[in-house]
Amino acid sequence: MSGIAEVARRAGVSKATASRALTGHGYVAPDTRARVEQAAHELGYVASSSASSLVTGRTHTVALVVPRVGRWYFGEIIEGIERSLMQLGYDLTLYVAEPDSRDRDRLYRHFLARKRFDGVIAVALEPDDSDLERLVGFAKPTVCIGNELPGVVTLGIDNVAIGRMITQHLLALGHTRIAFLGATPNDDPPARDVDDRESGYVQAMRAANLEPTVHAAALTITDGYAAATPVLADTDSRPTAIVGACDEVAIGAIIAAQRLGIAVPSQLSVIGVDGHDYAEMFALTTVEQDPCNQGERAVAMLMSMIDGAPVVGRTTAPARMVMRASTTTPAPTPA
Amino acid sequence: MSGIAEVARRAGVSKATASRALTGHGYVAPDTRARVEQAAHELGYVASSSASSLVTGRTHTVALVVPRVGRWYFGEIIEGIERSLMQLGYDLTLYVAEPDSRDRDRLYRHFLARKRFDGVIAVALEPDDSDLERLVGFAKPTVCIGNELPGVVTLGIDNVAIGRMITQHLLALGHTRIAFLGATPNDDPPARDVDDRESGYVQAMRAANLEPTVHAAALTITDGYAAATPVLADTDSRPTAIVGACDEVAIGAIIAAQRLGIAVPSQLSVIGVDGHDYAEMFALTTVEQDPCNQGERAVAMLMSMIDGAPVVGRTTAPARMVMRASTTTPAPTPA
DNA sequence: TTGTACGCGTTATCAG
DNA sequence: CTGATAACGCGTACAA
Repeated sequence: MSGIAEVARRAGVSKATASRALTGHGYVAPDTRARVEQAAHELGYVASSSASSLVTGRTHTVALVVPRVGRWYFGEIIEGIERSLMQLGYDLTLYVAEPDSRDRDRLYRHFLARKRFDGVIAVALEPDDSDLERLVGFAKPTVCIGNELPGVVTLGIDNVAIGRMITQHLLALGHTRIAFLGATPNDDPPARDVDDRESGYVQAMRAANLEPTVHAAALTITDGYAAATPVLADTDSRPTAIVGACDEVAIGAIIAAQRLGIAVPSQLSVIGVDGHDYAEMFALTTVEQDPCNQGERAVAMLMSMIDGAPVVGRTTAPARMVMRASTTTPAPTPA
Repeated sequence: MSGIAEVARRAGVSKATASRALTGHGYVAPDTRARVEQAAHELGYVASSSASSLVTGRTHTVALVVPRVGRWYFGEIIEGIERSLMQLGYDLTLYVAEPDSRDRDRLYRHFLARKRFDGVIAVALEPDDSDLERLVGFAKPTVCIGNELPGVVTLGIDNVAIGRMITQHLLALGHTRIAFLGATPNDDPPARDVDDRESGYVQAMRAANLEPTVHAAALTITDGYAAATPVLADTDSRPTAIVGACDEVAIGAIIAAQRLGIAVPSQLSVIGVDGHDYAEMFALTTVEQDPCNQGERAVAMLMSMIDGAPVVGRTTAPARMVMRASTTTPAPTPA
């Protein structure tokens, strides 16, 4: 049951040698090592990580902080991170807490303060969170995925540029009545990435001398649907194109249009952001990112930092526009 | 920086007293305790969990094994579990691995073998997995969510009964050409819960002297859509009703029907299982379960077990049918 | 009610 | 290349 001592005895060596043989640190004669490994195997020996952590200070664990797990984007990130960590022999401890929530406070004060990890990956952390100071206060390697943060290693797409790009795409097609769907509702937690996309949209509209129109919606298909319905039902002022804050919202808008008998794209163009699993099924033109890969890269960066390499600044993750059938030129206005 | 020793010194007591004061174990004079807590607070002291785990044998961590995180069902379970654990001060370490995958083997051999947890919750574990023996071999409290497993505490809905129930609902409406959509594809990992629903469907069909018709599909909207399309496109043998293995598949079928110009429910009834977030939007008749709550209950059960209470057998989680507009009587057959 | 002293299982140091 | 031995930081009998 217990211990490296038994392994050592069985292999006829000291604990020290057994430890070296099993961890790979320090010189051990090849056949000694074989004997130790054999003994360990026979006994089904597994090192106590509490004990080894106590002395090495390493936990072989990465903490991941996400606001939610249900959304496609977060799910992909989690899977990417977990896959990479598993390969490296690291554990993943998952913390789910919305920004500004009561859980969030407890998370920092209690859970993260225990420092049961060698590094942290935080997704969609909000910059105005006082959390940020606390996070750096832990003095542990940290990587953020999502929005840019001052003084923290960050990885994510350029949301402002993308918001601008997709709006310009619609403008280039000839649309002038373009609405943005999916601004953060007042009582929802802040979401910087979406705000940035909205900024890009506003910039592009202003640059074209058009008035931006923004509608709030939480980032789900159902909320996109619910928010789009009244907007599209108003026959007089109905937009000819919709910029979705993300694919879920855009898909919600497409479904709403279908229900209202509005043809997509002939009567309504819709564009999204993300590259959601469902985008192709709805023929949604979108800007694809690869959150799963971002998770993997975040792990790689974090590992470098854990190994002492200096990693700084922001890395912009790739994103590319994928044209599908949900966007086209606006229908000619009846005179 | 380091240690309870410093706290003790600052409070003018011994390490032992400081420990007792902070953990709450053993007698400590009220004002002594206050002094210690004050000192700990001033120093920002947080106990090293490696050290305390080493001596107590408790990690205050629960391991969670899921096949995937992307599906609604798993996401809800994860959130429910995490919420409960957070309240209890427990960490959640997440392992994502499909049954029968290479990761799965590594998971058991390496990760779970380290026993860095006080208990395990496994979701949709497959009974034929040799994993099962290994799991019980760890001799740690274990709770499974999903399908029943011999000798393991399990929590989940009665999938066979539900499969039967929803099929009977369609039969009672007068349908005779009822297809099951969402059987596990050959090259997919096994999924007992879905197989059980299929069994219930088959039982109900046989009992009504009807021939069951089963189509494979992975449990996503897109796959449900892809699998439903050819089935519905075949005008001659098209079913009048579809039993979805889960709501995602059912919704995929509804979307496929829309695309093909088949009206739901007048020309096609569709029923699902789960109570997915999107069910209401698609007016889907379904049997709701509450995986989030199951996660919470699983944690409660696990905590009892960790505290030494004997918990055994299977608990059937509640599920109830919700009638919506996707099911109705079949259209009269043209003569 | 408090303090002393030991042990948890490893790894790291330092002789040999 | 190997073996003794000292930490690592904490909890807890046991004695006071």
